[in-house]
Amino acid sequence: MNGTEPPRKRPTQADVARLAKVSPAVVSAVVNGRSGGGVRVGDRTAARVEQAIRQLGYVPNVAARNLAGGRSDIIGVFTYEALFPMDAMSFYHPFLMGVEEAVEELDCHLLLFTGSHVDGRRRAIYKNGINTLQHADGAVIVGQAENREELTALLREGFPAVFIGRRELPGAEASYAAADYSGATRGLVERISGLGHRRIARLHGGSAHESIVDRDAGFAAAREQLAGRLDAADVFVTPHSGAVTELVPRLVEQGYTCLIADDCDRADDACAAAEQLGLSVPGDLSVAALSEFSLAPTARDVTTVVTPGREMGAAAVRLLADILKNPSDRSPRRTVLDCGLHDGGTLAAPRA
Amino acid sequence: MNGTEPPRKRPTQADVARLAKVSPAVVSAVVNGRSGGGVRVGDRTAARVEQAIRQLGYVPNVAARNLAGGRSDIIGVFTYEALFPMDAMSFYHPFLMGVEEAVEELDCHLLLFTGSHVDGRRRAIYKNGINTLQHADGAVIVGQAENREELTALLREGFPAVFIGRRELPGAEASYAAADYSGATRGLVERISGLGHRRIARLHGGSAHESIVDRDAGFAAAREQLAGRLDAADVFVTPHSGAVTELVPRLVEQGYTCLIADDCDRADDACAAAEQLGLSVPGDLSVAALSEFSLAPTARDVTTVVTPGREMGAAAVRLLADILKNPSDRSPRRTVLDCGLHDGGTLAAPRA
DNA sequence: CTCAACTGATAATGCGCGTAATCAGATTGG
DNA sequence: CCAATCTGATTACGCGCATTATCAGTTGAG
Repeated sequence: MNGTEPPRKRPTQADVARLAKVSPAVVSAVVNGRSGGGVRVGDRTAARVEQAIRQLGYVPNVAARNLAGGRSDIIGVFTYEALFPMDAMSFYHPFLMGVEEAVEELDCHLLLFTGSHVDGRRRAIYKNGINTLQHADGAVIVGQAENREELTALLREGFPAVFIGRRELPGAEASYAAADYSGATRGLVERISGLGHRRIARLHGGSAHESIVDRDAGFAAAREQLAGRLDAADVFVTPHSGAVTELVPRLVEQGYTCLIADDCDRADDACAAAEQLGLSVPGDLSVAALSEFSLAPTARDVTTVVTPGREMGAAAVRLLADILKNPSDRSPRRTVLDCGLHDGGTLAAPRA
Repeated sequence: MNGTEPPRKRPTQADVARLAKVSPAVVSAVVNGRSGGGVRVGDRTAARVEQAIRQLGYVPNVAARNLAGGRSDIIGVFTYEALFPMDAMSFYHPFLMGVEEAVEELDCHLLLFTGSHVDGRRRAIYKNGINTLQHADGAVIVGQAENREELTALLREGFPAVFIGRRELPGAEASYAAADYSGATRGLVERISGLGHRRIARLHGGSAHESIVDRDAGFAAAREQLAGRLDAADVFVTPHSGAVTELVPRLVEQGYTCLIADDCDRADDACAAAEQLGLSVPGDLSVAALSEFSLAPTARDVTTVVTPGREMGAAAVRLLADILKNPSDRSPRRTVLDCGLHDGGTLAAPRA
């Protein structure tokens, strides 16, 4: 209770051993359920040791344990951006939910790599040469912005890592828990076609991220498959909100009756542009989105593909667990999950 | 690239030393900026070592480092409940934002103790005798539900911990970053009195948590201070939503013109009850809350005291950093932050 | 020419723990 | 009565690194 005691060193196994008049090995055995190693302990001595442990307030040192044993029971989550700011949160939250859930089931702790920036605000996995992810037994990696070289290096190093979302890295096979964006896109187009639309336009954000490439593939597949029942299924690149606003009138003029946007922000923009023209959504023009994400809360309840974020997070952790349990199998682990569809009010049959 | 190589052991300092034809100590020095310890390294050898490091892909082992050095640059966050589920999130999010922010500034990582449940779902700090928080250099503790005995034990052990929110633990002086609920409550009552209200009722949730006790104190202080300008300032215990609904008509009948609830949920209930009676809020009855938290999204925009969550989180981490930097000073660190006030639409002057 | 001071490196040790190898004594069976 | 077995415990060692003490060689001052 004195304000300035010497920073009291924590008691060690040896201290306990001394007090209990046994060897350190016995203490170790008692602490670890005295059954595993080659050391056996009688009930009487075990009791004495436990007494000593209580008396000294002994608590094993985790670092030492890791060093000797091998694993830390910590699973990491790495992101290149901060996790909790409001805008990022809406994106990361579903994943985190799943991750926490699965990590908890594994009885592991969850480490967020917030201390990994090199210069300025940019986060990095390798910090002056050392792999900071190592604090954990393995890591789940989420996010859009990335340093692909670093990620490749990480995989080559053999560090147990699983991505949330598909990743293709040169010269390394990544493990991941992904969403079937391709299938979802195809499904959405089929549904739109089924409603009677014959001229569909896709408003493409211009990204070449795997998640977008998958959607591209799904769109292309649908177009091919529905060739006879579609008059047009075209892709227009709209890098920013303004481009959408400009493009919509032209598309309407050209007879497109349904617009598919990459995300809800863009879809919202499209709706706004349509209403600007005096058109009603979905009466005169249908709009749908391929992803529910949006930075700003969108004004409309857009019909959109929904990413199974929670499931992806949980799946990623489970894949990681498998890697950790079976490290000799170096093959990539992959899970692909179905997307959902949120029925908003922006998609309907075209006007007769 | 073969699918089943032997789980390739990671190269160690010794491996590097061998390859570079130097002693392990030199490698250590090079890795750690070769300036600190008593070991000096020439430029030529340093280059050779770095070359070897690259060639082997050497990466220092964190556990060993911790063991030898002392700290892990990990700061923990402990909560008794899961962090990311939707309902919990609205409560924890502001704190986490602040924590992440401050931890990032310290260049530390953030560990969430998800693997700390003993039996069933309940989380615990001590897991069969061992303090799981140890993985971190210190920990920030947040949340309502708690095991006070455990927390006391933690402090007695001398583990560096800082609470978010005031805590009084028997036989131990806790460090914390708290909000000035007392002052905020007094301020709110003053304001209400200033608007002309003379009969004020407080709907008390019945909790004896420090955060509530503080509000009690503030309320009592205001009552005393405003004795001459108040006809009544009474406290009514309403443990659940139903109790509020039942109580409100009686209070109205007794001439209370302003109700202060512990949180927004209860405030919302009170508004509903008033409207049920045909009264308008705030026309006929004013309502205010002492905390912005609510489990369900509340229907009304309630005037409420706002907890400085982000600031509390950041402050807690900074206090922890101070403890870690200055471990010989065992005195508790405390910060108390001012609350804000959200001007909703439920508070106005009483009818003339 | 000698002793001090400095540079660049090595050897040795300890951090706290897990565990394999080992050992002393008690029991048992033949 | 002795070898075989089992129980309960000890010793010794290694995990990978940081650090302290130490040492050989070089330089410089007096």
